Amino acid sequence: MTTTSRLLTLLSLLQTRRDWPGPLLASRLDVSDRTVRRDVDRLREMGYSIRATMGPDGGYRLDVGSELPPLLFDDDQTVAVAVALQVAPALGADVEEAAARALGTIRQVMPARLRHRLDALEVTAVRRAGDPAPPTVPLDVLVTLASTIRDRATLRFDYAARHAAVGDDPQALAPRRAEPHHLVTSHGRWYLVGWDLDHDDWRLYSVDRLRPRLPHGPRFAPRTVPGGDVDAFVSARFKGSDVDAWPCRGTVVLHLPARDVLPFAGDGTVTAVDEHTCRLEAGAWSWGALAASFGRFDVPMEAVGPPELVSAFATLAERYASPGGP
Amino acid sequence: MTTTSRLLTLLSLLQTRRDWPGPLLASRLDVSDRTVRRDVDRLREMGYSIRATMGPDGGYRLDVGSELPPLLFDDDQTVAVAVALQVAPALGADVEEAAARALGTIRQVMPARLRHRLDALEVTAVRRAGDPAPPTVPLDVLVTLASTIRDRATLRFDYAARHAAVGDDPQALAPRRAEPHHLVTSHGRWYLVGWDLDHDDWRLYSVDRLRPRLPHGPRFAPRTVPGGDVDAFVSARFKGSDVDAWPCRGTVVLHLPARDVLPFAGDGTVTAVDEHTCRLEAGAWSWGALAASFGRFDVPMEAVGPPELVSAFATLAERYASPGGP
DNA sequence: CGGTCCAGGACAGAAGCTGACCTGGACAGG
DNA sequence: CCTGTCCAGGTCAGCTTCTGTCCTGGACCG
Repeated sequence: MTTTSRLLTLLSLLQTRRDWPGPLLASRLDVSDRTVRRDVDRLREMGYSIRATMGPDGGYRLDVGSELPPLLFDDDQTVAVAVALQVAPALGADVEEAAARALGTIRQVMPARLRHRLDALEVTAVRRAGDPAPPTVPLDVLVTLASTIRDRATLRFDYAARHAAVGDDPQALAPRRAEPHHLVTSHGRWYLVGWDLDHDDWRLYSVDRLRPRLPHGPRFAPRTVPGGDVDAFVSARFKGSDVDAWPCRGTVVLHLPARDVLPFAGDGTVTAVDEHTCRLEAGAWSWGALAASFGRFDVPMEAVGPPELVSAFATLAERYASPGGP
Repeated sequence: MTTTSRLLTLLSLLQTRRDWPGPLLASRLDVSDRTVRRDVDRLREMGYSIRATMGPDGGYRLDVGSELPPLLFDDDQTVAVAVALQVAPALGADVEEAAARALGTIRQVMPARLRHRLDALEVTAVRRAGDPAPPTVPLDVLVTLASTIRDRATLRFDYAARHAAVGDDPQALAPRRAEPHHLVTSHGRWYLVGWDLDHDDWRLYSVDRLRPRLPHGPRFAPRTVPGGDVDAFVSARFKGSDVDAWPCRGTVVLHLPARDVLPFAGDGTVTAVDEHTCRLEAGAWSWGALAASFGRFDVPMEAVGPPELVSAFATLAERYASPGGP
């Protein structure tokens, strides 16, 4: 009998009875008691929690949590697990294989009725064609960030320049220090909300551009996120100047009621001018793109500023007017 | 990693029921493919029935019905569960509460070490401000669709007109019949891939506009999705005329290399004209919006057609030229 | 026909395993 | 208090096993 199959036998023996004295296991498995002790250690290292009681009538016992009791989900929970773990790969974290395996493990300890329900729910997650794949974040980075948040440990990390990947260019990595507060995901991208110790201000870091350094720094006293609500703070930041800072921002007046513009304003800011007119401030990567983005409302409009936007309007006017130029 | 734990990992990988090519397993387990073959042999000797298929797209697969040892959650699986179930509400299905409860149930059966790991991973999912909330799909609808797919039962359902919600107007609901094949999610929206029995063609239905009727129809023999690959089929359909049909489609020539346009083309189609020029066909909700969308590339361009697009170009030219008009 | 995949033999070197022996600590009962 | 039973863990020699690197061969697909 090989070592591995002996370990499996040991596992199943431990499941059948509460207490197994070492010498008994030794004779049952036909090995020395020293080997039994080593086997138990091995199982423990693999994550099985085996408790041992000393003295007479002692022995080894498999703890709950290893011998997973049947997971008693209700129907909704089953669906949630099935859906969540099948769609997980689209979340941007590098969880595809782990999620599939977790689903298998969960499936295994389910009562038959729920298992059938689980099996029925087959879901395919697809990315729309042409949609760029969002950068995936390694699991261990997520875990590291989460634990520093929990431990309130100052985070030291290298941060890549905007629109560079972590691995791209070692030169582009800048060391930073921050007090991490929240791990946030949105649209398949991951962000860390933290207090930047070098800038003395709140920042939103892209996790895919971040590489934690060990060891962590000293403990810190948590601060209150501005507004008290992470959700609101992050939403506001997406409009703001940190992560999705647009290099070009400008304002137009649109001949359209504010309520018609609002749903399509994206991260822009809409203010009503009068009943039929509103002001929209938005951003883009170039002045031309910004000017073009206002055109999609398909109504008359005026560029307010800055001057770059006004001249971009002029350029666009010519572009739309004269084929091929300027 | 020891041999034994590698065998358990292998088991848990095989359990996910995909076909696993030997070389892939080898890299996952960080051993040579020869060792993988030996591991598979070992598992077979222990009684697991593992099928192997030769040739390209072959691989190893664990036969169902094998009695597995009590598999444990490992670290990665824990993270996957934590992340997936916390982010689940963003998936568009109505799972928020169920997912939270499922997480609690799973938490309870975890060994302490993993439970701590689970607890550390606190994730916030936020929707960007201004991002319209995707319609949520009730769980029971998902379950109904999934089970009709599994049972190969013809689906009878009411289908709401485009951009209407199910509850909006009972008059707008049209009865339909389809052979359901796949449940697909993308960007927080849910779709059903099915063969429409009234139109004798493949269709992609928005689940949020669909209301199943009971009882289901007769069984059907499954067809092969065009191309054989659901993923590719759905991606193609998103460009096509079914779900995301743009009422206005047109073509322009952009003075920009195709490779620079492709990443930003969205669901449009890019064809290279020459080294510095390409042709882009895209769609939008209005001719004005379509014309404006081409402007974001910030390069000279020409409207090719249809005539509506050409006149939209003219209108835009005037809009960008003259403040406030026309 | 070449590419991809599984199947399995041979072999040297490395790694792991086992049993024997040891000390030590926890526990229960006479 | 002392003894017997049990777990915990260190060490060490000897041996089994495992692994990677060869190799050949067959099945399958386009």
